[in-house]
Amino acid sequence: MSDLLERLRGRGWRMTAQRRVVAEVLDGDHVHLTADEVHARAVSRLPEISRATVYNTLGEMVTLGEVMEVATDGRAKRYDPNAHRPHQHLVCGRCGAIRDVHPAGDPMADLPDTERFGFTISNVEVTYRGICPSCATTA
Amino acid sequence: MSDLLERLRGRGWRMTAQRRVVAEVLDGDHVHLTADEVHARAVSRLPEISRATVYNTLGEMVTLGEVMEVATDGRAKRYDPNAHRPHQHLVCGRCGAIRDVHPAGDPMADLPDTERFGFTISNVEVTYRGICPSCATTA
DNA sequence: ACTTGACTTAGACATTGTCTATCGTAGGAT
DNA sequence: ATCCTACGATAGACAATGTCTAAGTCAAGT
Repeated sequence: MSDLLERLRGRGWRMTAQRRVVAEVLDGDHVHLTADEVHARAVSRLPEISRATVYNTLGEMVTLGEVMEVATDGRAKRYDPNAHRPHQHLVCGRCGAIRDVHPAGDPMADLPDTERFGFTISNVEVTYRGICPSCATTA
Repeated sequence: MSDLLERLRGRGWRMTAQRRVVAEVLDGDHVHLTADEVHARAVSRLPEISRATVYNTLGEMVTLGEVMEVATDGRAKRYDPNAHRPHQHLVCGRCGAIRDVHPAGDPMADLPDTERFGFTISNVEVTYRGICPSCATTA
């Protein structure tokens, strides 16, 4: 696990118990926790960690580009540690389950200049929505 | 304007002053208001309309498929009256401006079966992110 | 015009996120 | 090893967005 921690240290981050715990909780594939879920898990390892610290730490990781923010439903933002590996998301509309997926093709190329309104486009997010197998059976 | 109103009436909706005002406020292209923005504009036409009614009405329009919910930033959801005309969104990361865009190609076709994890996929949302011309000049 | 069930209202409450003032501590300096 | 100090952590107030409830109101069919 966490070369995430190594990358952060390499950028001159002061290493604290709180930051270590947040990075550890976020580790893994298909991990898309909300800030409060991260907090809950962090508390079980470091009971006195505060909500503000978790929010701050997640925000800094996002700023550094080490963690991606994912807004799949207009509710709480989710945090995805796979920022270094480009991917998109597949979301179950019933239970909210999220999987990382890797579509073929480049959606960026699909947007003609006439449809760019002079914007400088930096990235594209694709969200596939549907029903997951386990929700499909329990109609 | 609103065949939206006609469509809603055709579905057995009871027509009230509040619902009419909400539908009118939402009319137009490149309209992506938050619920509270809709409420503010509705109040100027019908001062006693309540926040709860606006939230309820928007929610019902979404359920009926007449209005699309757009979550571009993990903050307030925005409401897009162009549900009947498929399109994607282009968002300015600085000022939050949103434009409707129509990419070529079909992102649905870009997701191989092996990447679908058994999901039944019903739709795809594509969000292009960048900087709009007016934000680009005011560095 | 009446009646009724659907709609609206005000405001409490819930969830998610931000800010501030104060305290603590990581890590370099000595 | 100890000390300093700037940066990080903390509690809790506050803000923004969304949901719920109990009671009043009204659209539309009869």
